[in-house]
Amino acid sequence: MTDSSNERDQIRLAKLEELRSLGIEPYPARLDVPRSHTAAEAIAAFEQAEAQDNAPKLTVTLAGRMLSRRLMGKVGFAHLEDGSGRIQIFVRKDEIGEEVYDQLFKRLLDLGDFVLATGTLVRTKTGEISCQAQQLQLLAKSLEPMPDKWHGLKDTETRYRRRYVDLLANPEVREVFITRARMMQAIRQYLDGEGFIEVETPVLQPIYGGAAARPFTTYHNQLKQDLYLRISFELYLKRLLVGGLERVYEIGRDFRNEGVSFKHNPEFTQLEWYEAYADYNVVMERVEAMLAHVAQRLTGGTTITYQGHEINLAPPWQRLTLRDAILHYSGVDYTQYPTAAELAEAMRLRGHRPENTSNRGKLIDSLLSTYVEPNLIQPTFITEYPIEISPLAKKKEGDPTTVERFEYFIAGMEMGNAFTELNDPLDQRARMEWMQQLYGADDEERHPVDEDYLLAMSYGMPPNGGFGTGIDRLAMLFTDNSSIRDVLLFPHLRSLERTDDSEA
RNA sequence: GGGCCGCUAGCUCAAUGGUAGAGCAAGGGACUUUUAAUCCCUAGGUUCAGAGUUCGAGCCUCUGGCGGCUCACCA
Repeated sequence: MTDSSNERDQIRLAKLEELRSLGIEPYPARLDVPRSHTAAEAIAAFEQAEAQDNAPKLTVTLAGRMLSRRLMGKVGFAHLEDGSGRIQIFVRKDEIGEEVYDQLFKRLLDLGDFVLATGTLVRTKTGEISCQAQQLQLLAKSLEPMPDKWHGLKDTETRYRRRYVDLLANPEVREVFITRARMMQAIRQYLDGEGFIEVETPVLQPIYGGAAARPFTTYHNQLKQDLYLRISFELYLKRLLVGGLERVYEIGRDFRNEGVSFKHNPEFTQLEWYEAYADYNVVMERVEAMLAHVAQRLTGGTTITYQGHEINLAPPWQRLTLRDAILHYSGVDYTQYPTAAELAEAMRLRGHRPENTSNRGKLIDSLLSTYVEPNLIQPTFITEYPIEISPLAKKKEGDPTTVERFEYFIAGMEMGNAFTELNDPLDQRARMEWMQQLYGADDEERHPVDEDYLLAMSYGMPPNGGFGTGIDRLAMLFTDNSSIRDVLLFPHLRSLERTDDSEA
């Protein structure tokens, strides 16, 4: 293995030396001739000219990575790939010169090299629009072999660890990330158009909050201060409503020190927005409108296909209360069981095996994810959540056990979460303190009380509706990928390097 | 963290417990319109690592590594 790779390396390094001895710089700083067209532009220009003239003369300069080469004696073909696509170049020894043909094109260029080609656009015998090269320049030498030109790169581990190779070898992977970028554009376009402003709040936080998760911790040396990587932006964004910013959103990275799976990466991208003078009903309408807008921008319609399911994002979506949904799919009416013990017993009777330590809210949540969630293929809002698992949401009028909250589900996945935000500082303090009791002192999900957040709320926070959604899961949805790793450019993998003492 | 599966040439994949192979890529040669070019020749391997069983291990067993799926966890 090392022998063969050494041998290959030797050959490529020898080529580098030979190029230099011929006066050819393998990594030139600039192009001999500026690039005039991308591959797609050149093909379009030729087709247009051809429509007016049988034998148009168009000279172009193209740049790209050489991904294939077919040598046929005194003539040869190669495909260059750039950001727009591929185009064939056609090289004739009698045209480009014996030296360039025999030394550079035929021998010293390798698949994977970046090349500049200047020439005339022609149609070959088989009809392919090609650049008949008069001039070639090596732009950057590749020292590694390209993956299989037909099968691409399949090994998942290599694809994730060396995403650059995955991207260069598998065009459909590039497409995924282009679609993701367009999705982000469409989301911002919708929110900006509705008068939201995009803000940035601290990633390093002295107190974490806004979600239930274990944080990553770090330390500021000079300040001698413990800091946490944020698990949510919620508490900071809502402070901005106090300050008079009425519609704010943030798109950024959250960090959660928890399990890694096809749905979870330690760092992931979140969208949150908060809107003054809105309640969760307004938020539901916005979510519908935003995702319909995104689908429209990406596909031209509101129907998408995900893992074989046709999913219609056109508003209005189905709305179900949590109680009705759980009753419908599991047969349990949790409102009949006011304590955790009673509810757990009812669940056991139906073959569920709830954890003894769970509080009632967690039991209900478990019913939701086990019985309801997998069935929610079409977009669905589940509304009216128990107060125990919603410390930041406002109580429903006339029902102290329930809050104005919804989660929305698509394709059997929980996609996001929203409430009419709690803005009563006294109620908020009581709820946070209650959470402290509900989660034992040793529960890692237990949160410290954020006094500054309570202070902010005491200054007066307008009534408002807030929303958070996982951007990566939306990207999975819109690119039809079943694993979060396929929509993250560099998903987290265990490090390959091992220190000696880690073996002990 | 548990269970199941995988790891063989640069890539994609073969190989009843009995001499590790193919295609592409690479190196040499032929070829002036190919496109997964074709044809001839050549080289390329600590089969993830280590231990064990066996006359003999890519294959069986154990331990470990990495990955995938899944379960658990994941207001």
